[in-house]
Amino acid sequence: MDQRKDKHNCGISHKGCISLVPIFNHLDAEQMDEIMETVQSWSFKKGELVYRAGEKSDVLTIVNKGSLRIYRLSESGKEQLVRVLKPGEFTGELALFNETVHENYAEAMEPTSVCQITRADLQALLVKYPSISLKILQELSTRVDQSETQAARFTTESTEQRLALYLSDLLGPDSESSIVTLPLTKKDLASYIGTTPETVSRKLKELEEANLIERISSSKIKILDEDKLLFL
Amino acid sequence: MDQRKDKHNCGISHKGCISLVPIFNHLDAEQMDEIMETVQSWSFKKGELVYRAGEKSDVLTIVNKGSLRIYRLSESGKEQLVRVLKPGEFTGELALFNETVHENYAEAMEPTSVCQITRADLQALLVKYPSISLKILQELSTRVDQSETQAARFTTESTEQRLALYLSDLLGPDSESSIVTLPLTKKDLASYIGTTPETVSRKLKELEEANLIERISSSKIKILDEDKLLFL
DNA sequence: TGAAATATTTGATTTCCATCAAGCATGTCA
DNA sequence: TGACATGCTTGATGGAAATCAAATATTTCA
Repeated sequence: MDQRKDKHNCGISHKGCISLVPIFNHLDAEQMDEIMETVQSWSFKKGELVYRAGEKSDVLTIVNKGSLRIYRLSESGKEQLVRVLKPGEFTGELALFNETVHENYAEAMEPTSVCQITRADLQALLVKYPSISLKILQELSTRVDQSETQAARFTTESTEQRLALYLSDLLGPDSESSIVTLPLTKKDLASYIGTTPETVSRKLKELEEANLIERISSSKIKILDEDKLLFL
Repeated sequence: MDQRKDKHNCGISHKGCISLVPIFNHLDAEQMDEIMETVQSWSFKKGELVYRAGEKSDVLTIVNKGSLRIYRLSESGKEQLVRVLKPGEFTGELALFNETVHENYAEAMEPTSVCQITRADLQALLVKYPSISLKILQELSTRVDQSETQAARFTTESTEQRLALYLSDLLGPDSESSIVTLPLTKKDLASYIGTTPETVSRKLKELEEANLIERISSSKIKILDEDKLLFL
């Protein structure tokens, strides 16, 4: 299926698309208006691909509404969930900055709208507003760190520990509530932490039997003892 | 051991440090001279740390001569080799751009000299020469990709496949010779591909017995059949 | 709503690889 | 030079988790 068949032009671009985004929303109103002029807005239905590995591209894609599943197919053809993009986050930087093809797939997880800005327009903006560069550099260096953290966990932690760390990451440091909502299906969660759905199911059961967590519903989990969870 | 005790000021900074580096060497001579004024040069003996996890820092570190082992300690305390920096490559971007602490350790693998540029100086340069931003964005997006590739391999490929892919990566696409030189000790290689030295030894033996490779010396390996190697 | 499709759980079995242990090789430096 | 340390290889064992299979639960949408 061609990408053209998936995406639907939204017509006039929404201001939200720019004012929402950390890489742009520190600018003042007129500057954001200026940027708005240069972006294109598109919407995708659940399951549609924004781009796929192997495609060339010269746009940066910013999520406006909905969410995108970023995944890759490894050399042996198995799927690996890399990350989920929420509104305000961007993707496509590899193909954009290196003038190469995408290595990932980006798929709408729900009805999703995105904005796209071309390489030429973005470069012009970077020259005019260097603070945008800094924001993107910030985001990319964070992303390198996250990816390295994830990679290190694969080789040094057990599956149970990776699951526990994932739950703890969801909770965050500023945890008012101890109830986390899994933002992924079990299948995607399994892929993300590098295991199978069967093992996720078993390990959650073990954590529950050890009174470290309590399953409220299929996607809601109460963390009963975060400290012990991290000490597995 | 304090960082201050490890590093030794080289006095006048070397031009090499700047002219060598992809993020700067597209500028013209005067501009590079200008940048040289702002960088500090340091040298480290084998085993000394340029920085360690948990430290704050406001400098970008660029390798001039030698090499740096970038590694991290996971939540459970085990070491994971993230990458090896060669002359012209940089590190420290996370602490620099996000004003946070390092998550990695950077250790000299041999006598190594580096240049460092401060956040303030770098920001001024980014404003003055936006092309530098683009180079850094390029490098960081490549690094995100490499790290995601590595992470995906951990979860989707067997140890044998990861080793084979690593050897194939060493060979590169433009392979005149079919002999690769392992740039890492077996221990570091094992850490990098997420296994143990014992398993590396065994798998190399298996690959040799299958006539896919031939061990010339402890660090030199001849690839006999790259296609089969990738098809494991 | 209810049937079909999809997800989740549970169980049984197998496989891969880490770990532990010991022998061999190589390098180092007193 | 030789003794010690360090690194590499090989073997034996155990354990963690993938795979295969089947039953149950949940979601989807006609």
